[in-house]
Amino acid sequence: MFCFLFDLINNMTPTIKQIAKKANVSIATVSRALNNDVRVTELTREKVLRISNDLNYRPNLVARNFVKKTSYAIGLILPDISDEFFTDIIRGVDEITYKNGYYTMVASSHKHRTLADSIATFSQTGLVGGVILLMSAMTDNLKNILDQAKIPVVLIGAGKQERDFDIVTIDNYQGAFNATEYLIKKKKFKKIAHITGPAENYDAYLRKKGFIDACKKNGVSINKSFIVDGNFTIDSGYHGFIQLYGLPEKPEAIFAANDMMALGCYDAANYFNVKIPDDISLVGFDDIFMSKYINPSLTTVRVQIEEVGKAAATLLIERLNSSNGKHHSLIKIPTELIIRNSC
Amino acid sequence: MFCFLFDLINNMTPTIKQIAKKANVSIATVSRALNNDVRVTELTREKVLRISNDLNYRPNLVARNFVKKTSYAIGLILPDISDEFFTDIIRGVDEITYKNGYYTMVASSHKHRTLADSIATFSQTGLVGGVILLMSAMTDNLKNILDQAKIPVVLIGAGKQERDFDIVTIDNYQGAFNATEYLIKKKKFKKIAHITGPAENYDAYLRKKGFIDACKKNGVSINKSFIVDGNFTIDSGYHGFIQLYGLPEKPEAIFAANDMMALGCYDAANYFNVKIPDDISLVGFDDIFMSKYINPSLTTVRVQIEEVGKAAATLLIERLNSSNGKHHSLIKIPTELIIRNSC
DNA sequence: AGTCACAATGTAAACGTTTACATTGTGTTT
DNA sequence: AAACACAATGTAAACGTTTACATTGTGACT
Repeated sequence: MFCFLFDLINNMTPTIKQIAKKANVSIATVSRALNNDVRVTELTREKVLRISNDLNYRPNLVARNFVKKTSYAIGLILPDISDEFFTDIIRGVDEITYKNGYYTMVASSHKHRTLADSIATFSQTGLVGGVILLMSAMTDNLKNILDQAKIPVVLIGAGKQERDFDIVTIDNYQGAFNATEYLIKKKKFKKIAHITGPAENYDAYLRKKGFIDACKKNGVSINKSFIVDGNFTIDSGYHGFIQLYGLPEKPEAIFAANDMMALGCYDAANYFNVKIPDDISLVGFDDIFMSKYINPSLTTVRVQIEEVGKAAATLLIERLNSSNGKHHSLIKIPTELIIRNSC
Repeated sequence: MFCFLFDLINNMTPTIKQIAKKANVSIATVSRALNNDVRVTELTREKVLRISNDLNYRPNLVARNFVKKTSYAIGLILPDISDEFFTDIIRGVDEITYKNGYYTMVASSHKHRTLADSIATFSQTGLVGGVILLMSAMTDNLKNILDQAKIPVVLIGAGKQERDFDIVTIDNYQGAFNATEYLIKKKKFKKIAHITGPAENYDAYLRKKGFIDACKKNGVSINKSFIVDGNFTIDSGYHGFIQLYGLPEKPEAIFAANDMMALGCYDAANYFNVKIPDDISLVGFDDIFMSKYINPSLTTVRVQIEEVGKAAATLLIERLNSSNGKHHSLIKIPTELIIRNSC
């Protein structure tokens, strides 16, 4: 009779116990009804569902996780650098986790928290069931840390692509290969230069390899002086351009290992009054935000970075759902050549 | 005697119960020792700590949250657009939450998850104690949703700055005011134009207001035709520039309400062979990544966007720790004029 | 010596859910 | 009609921690 009054007074969030009382069944039945257990008649299920709806019931996930000993959350560890693409990765990860009823917990590494820290807490507190780690480089130290993790880990990034881990990466090799073939086959260039990324960077290594292989395959000889070292910064692109354009035999096109260095090339070209694409063509890699807007807009290799996040999350959740030790995966997300006006 | 054997066999993560057994004390004492409760002698505390260290014990946070009924996590809800600054906000939030022993859970809004959805789950499942919401605009709908939230919410973004919510925002007004005064006082310009943001955008409104007030205060008359409407896109900056430069009396300087529109101005200036800063000066707002690299580099208003995240997290955690209903805060993060070469 | 105050520790309940096991009831098989 | 199978539901334990309350022990005061 005075139930409604009780409801008004007691505004605490409803539990299955309350539902059970209202429905005149045990909490076990309520739990089963809510979890679509077959061992409950359609009649009681309906009753329970109706009441739980009326009460606007939501299961206490903390309690559920506690008893089930699996937290329906995954950890996403970001490195301590900033990057335009992180948001997209987060978005991709979150979309998949959400679809699967999981939650995403982020942890940035920063001056107060080391990577080891993040992994350790995530791995042992029960807060998350698995971890996605955006890594800048695979070091021995990192390897040690990962070996001690008690929960599945999926890595995003190149690293040396060892078979000991689940890794999702962009297809650096194919992207570079395609871009180079585009310059050779579509644009008929024979003299193509490459500004590389940092020597120790595996993304950079693969892009260089893709470039070289595409040249070889298509019978384009690679002038040694046409490969100059960069380090992914605007500045190194600037100087790379100058170095290349100062050669007695100038290249017809430059493939920069990333867009930032391509932007550096724009600056240098501008400074020396070299016209892009009339005097020299330019291709980048990454399709950063600016590439579309710079003048002339930059032909580059786009990475569907959100897909990287999605793939990593999908892989991790697979691991969590079937804890069998299937050998590790290496997923390469395909790239796409975005043709604009710099060639 | 054979403890070590037992340890080897039983590799499950240690609990206080195991520590208690080893230390020959009750679990209550262990709990107290670990939580720095004064009611435990230094001797036992040391013993417990040593053992828990030996066992590499980490408290099961799910269990702790469960019993304490406060999840030491906060939710961070991102809108469905992408933005260069999100990563910094996440980083700022995470740094503060980490320092305070909290965790950060992200949820992007996207096609599968509405904002209402995110708030509802976060607010009722016990997963998080509070929410930080990055909002693009304050709508009636949003207001309704927020009213129903049962946990503290801190908003990031301008919106109309109503007193019903805790809001952290950048100081649009002061930033625009300072930039304009810089043009007037330091650069001695008398003819200054402004390209505005979208009419319905409150950030844009405040920037315009700051511009106008700075002009008024310093006796600079505002030619009506010097204020042209933009919408924060490169394109609208491009056209804004053309419109302004087509005037019989050209402005000496343009204050664009954001950097993207300033970039549009660069393009237009380039196209019409107008030299920046010789022929016309330019100031932007935001200090996006590119502004430093464009040529000439752009003088602009920098927002310490990480501070926004930090302030929001700090405010939220304050709310969580002292649940008194102190009236709401409006925190404005100061901006900084970055003087480069476009003036 | 008896009482008291208080410090250190122990006991056990509580949190909300899931789930193994127990119980009841119903219809079917012999 | 007795035995059985099985479906529906109930009972209670379990998860790991915190914490109110109970107990014990110790030294200081009367």
